[in-house]
Amino acid sequence: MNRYRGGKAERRALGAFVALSRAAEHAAVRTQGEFAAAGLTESQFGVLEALHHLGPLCAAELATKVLRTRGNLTLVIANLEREDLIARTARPEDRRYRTVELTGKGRRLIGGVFPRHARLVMRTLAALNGREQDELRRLCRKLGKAAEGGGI
Amino acid sequence: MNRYRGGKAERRALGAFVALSRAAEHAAVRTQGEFAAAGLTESQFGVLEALHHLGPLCAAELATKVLRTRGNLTLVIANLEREDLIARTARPEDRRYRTVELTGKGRRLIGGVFPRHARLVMRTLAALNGREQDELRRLCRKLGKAAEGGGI
DNA sequence: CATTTATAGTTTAATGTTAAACTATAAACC
DNA sequence: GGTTTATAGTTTAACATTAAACTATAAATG
Repeated sequence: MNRYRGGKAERRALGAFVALSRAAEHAAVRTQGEFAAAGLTESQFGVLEALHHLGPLCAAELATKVLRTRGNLTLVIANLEREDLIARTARPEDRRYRTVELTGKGRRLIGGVFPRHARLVMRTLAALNGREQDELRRLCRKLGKAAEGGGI
Repeated sequence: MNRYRGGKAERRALGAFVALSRAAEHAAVRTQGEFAAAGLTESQFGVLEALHHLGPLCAAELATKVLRTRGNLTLVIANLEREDLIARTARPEDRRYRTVELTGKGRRLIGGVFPRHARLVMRTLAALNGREQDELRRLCRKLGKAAEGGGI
């Protein structure tokens, strides 16, 4: 109804921003079913995937990887530990840190779920051809890097 | 560590998917500060923005617009109503519906916040030139439409 | 008209999420 | 060495989010 009319550059940027947000949301909703079938939430999958691909990490490192706060990771990690999917061990050389790593059960679970996730992502991205996928990745990386840096 | 190695198409799709997700997250985190300064959460902003641009809607329509469940909208709308930013009115012709619309206070708030949001989005997207922004929008729309449709 | 089916909205339980305040530990600095 | 500063992790309050069960109303169907 009351539509705000900025300049051309603003409308262009808003169009790209909205499309980006919605595409990411749609893709996330689509992959959520896979996690749920394995009894995992999206956050839990993110943590297990990071540990699977990068090896043991501390909570603060995990927070950076999955773009969440440390306080949030405290809860997600606790829930994963309750399910015996990860284990925490204190580092003797610096007692502030607690190393988080996959248990055997966690390794087996993520090892089974991730390939299915990868195939679903492939099917979802199949709406774009190879060149388009590469271009999407390039644009998103450029944008992500700039937004990450931050300053205005 | 244990890295799953799918085919070339899978790695390509995963690269695009991860970049897309992270770019959207980064952009969302960046715009969150604007909402917080106005005392709004991201969800609340989304609802106010939809009403601002589309006029009165019912909760189910809002749920579709912001890609959330109806149950979620019940809470977000209740919180906005408590702040006197929106009002709900029952439709006499079909008593299942409750029309949600902006109050004067809500209209003034979103009318002030949205232009600032638009400018911040423009500055964020400035990492890409105009042609790249249009291409990003095109790719995301194509992908979003396909993911929305759903099949497989 | 009675039953079935569909849709709008609410509620509940479990998990996620943040900001902010907090504890604990380590490093830097005087 | 004692103080300051920085970092890892936890806790709390408030809000978000979903799935699933639920109520209420309307439409379809026999």
